[in-house]
Amino acid sequence: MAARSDRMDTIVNLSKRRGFVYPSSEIYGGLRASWDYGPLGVELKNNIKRQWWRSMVQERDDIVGLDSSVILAREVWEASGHVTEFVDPLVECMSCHKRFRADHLLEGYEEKHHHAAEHGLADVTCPNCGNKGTFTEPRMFSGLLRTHLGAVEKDGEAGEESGLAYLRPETAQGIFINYKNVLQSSRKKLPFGIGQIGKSFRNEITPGNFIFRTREFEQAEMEFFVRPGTDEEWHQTWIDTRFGWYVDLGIRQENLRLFEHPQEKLAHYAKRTVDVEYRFGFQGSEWGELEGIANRTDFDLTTHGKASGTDLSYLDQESGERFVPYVIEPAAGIDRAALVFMLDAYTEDEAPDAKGNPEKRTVMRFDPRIAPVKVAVLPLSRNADLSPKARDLAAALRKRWNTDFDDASAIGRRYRRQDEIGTPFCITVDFGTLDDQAVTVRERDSMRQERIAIGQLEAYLSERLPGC
RNA sequence: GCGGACGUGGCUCAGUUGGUAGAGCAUCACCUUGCCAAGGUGAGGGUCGCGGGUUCGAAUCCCGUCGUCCGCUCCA
Repeated sequence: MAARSDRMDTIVNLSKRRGFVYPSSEIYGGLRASWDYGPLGVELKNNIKRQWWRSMVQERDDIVGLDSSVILAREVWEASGHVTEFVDPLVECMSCHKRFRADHLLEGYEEKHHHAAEHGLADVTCPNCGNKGTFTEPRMFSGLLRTHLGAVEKDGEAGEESGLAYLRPETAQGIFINYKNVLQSSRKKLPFGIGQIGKSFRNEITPGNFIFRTREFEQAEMEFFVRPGTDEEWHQTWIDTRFGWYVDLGIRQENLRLFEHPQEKLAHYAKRTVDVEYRFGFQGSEWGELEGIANRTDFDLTTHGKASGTDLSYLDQESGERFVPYVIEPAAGIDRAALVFMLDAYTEDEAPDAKGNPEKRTVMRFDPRIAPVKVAVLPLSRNADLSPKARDLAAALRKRWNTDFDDASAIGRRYRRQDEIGTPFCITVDFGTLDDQAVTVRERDSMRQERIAIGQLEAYLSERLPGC
């Protein structure tokens, strides 16, 4: 069996070689499941975030933005249920060394014997090796990353945890606790939403699969507040909207699907959750989650209302009704999106060269809005004063688009370099340019070439780079 | 965290029974009037993941550790 899919390997490789994503802390031997975005990666990621913000916040009258703290009051996580629900009791079979969740084992016993295990885990046989009662004591494994605030760190001493703080495991809570602030200052009426992009942290037991699951990751979340009773309809609307967003940005529809979470596996806050999944091609499970769209009901506002003593209900002026809004949450993983855009953009062309020999080229067919570099300016030769002219042109284009300049080695190779990072347009400054003030524009996908006057260039590109 | 496989220049790898490193590609410079990569000449670049041990001597043997990949968990 192939370890990782070829496509994934190629992307990991390309990522490092061309500067999309590097293993983090590499000179110190690396840090597990940590990755750093390089010069092209940060452009890619910023483009994804910009597109998300545009469609989810900027272009909508009913959604506003927010940027809340990573570290919030500890009570937030106690109220949200993360301190208690984000914890798994793990045990290990001392005989075969397999690890299990203690609560799953006990549930399994109860299901089988129709009564609870009298002596707890001592009654349970190992699902793997069949030995009975060979489990270690359960160890609580919290998914929350902890840190300490203040000058003195006194962890471990009884009762001394005043400085204990958690890094947020989701950005959503920052929205809920600001719900009232935003409602008052923005003068929005239901239904309306609050969007936010930012880092979250989870102490995953098993991170991996490149940037698919990491302990530090970036989320783009939007909490959409609606009147109870309209929540199911809005939920469906957002499922369709979010699915369409990926398709619009060029992700092939056959690589996307929706996945309905089974009722019994829903998160502690959700009434219904539907995932947008992508065909990552992981071993074991071909499809993986890209974005989750959850109906969180009034769970969060209700619990925060109770715990904080602040009334988070909403007064509908027209009907005079007061109620706690329901929340629909599309929560996207930006790093996963970056991976998806790279995987889906990857293509190989095999075209015959001038002599009829087949030759391969790697082309990242990014949507221009996603492509890290929009334009590359390539003087045909370093001699004959083409480079200064080309440099000037690149400098002018840079004011509007991320623009590369490259005058090293053969022109064909430079086209390939740009294809490999998905640059939509290459502009060649040639000998004729000095006389006719025109350049050759070559389009990535069609490889079609057009002669364009420099004066017309910006208009020409604007038309072909919409939304960039 | 546990079990299995692995860890040599930026990338892909070679390195024979332990004698202190090599290739291709990539990179850089110069040459090439050149439009779809891999012409010419030259150059730079390796703590052989890290630490310890055995040995006169280790990339090569032993231990530990870190990291990667595959399985068990999780869900953006």
